Amino acid sequence: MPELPEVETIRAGLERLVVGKRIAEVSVHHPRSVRRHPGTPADFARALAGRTIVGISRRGKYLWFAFDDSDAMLAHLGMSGQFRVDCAGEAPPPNTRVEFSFELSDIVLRFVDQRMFGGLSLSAGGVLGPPEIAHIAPDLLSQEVDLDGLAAKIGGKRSGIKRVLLDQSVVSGIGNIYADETLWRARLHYGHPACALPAGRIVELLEHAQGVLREALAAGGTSFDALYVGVAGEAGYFERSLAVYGREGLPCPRCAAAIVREPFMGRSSFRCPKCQPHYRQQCPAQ
DNA sequence: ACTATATCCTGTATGC
DNA sequence: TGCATACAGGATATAG
Repeated sequence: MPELPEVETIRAGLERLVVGKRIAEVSVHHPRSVRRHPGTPADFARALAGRTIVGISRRGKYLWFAFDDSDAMLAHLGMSGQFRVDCAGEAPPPNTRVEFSFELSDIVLRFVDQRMFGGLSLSAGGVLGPPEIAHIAPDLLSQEVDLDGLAAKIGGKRSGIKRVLLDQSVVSGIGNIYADETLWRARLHYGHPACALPAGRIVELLEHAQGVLREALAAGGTSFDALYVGVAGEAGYFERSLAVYGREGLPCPRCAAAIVREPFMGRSSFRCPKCQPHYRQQCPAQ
């Protein structure tokens, strides 16, 4: 579920609340949430106890908690994962899967995940960037992103442009919501072959993506329901700024045509049939 | 290399 | 009210 703006909102919240704390105890309430940890749930709990958190980093939709040695705890929220920072006495939210208590502190950190597609693991030697996510490309808000180089890479792909935007090994952080919003801003159909787009058009598309991600981040992300909230349980309010996502049958903010929903890649794509018509361009023959 | 599909899960909304 | 079905913001493995 959570895409870059939501994950970054959570990262900033965690940085404010848990950096400098030393983990006292870890309780794993559901083994599935630590299935990617190389060891049993009990190993995970033992390995994390006593670690001091010195920073929270993010690449795309992945987070890692940097410890004061060379290790880190890698986290992915999947479709429904949340981190909540609560007072120790507060009742845990439903679907709390893992809990952390801290030394000399009244707060607890909770990993909550209804669908359990997300998970936590200890990344040995991962403090500067876990090797487990070496295949994840830089995201569009990171310093290291190079739009021209990225556009060239995208322009070499024969897939539909939305498929490429969602490929985390090409560019990370974009999911279904922000892919649809980006394509609407760029007036592109989701199936338009990437290699049929001129380089300048791809750079424009990436700039639109940066704009959507920045605006959504400034709004604290998109909360359709209680499945995405910040670390204190607060909702983001970018939903009111969405042009197409989740707006089937409603008027396009630009031309008033009714937004359509179509199945694509086993999920839904939303587009304006007038602003984002079917493409005719084909990729050059190889 | 690209594409389509299935899979991992739970909860909610919808229609009959 | 009960039941069946569809759908949900993601990532990965596999088969073709």
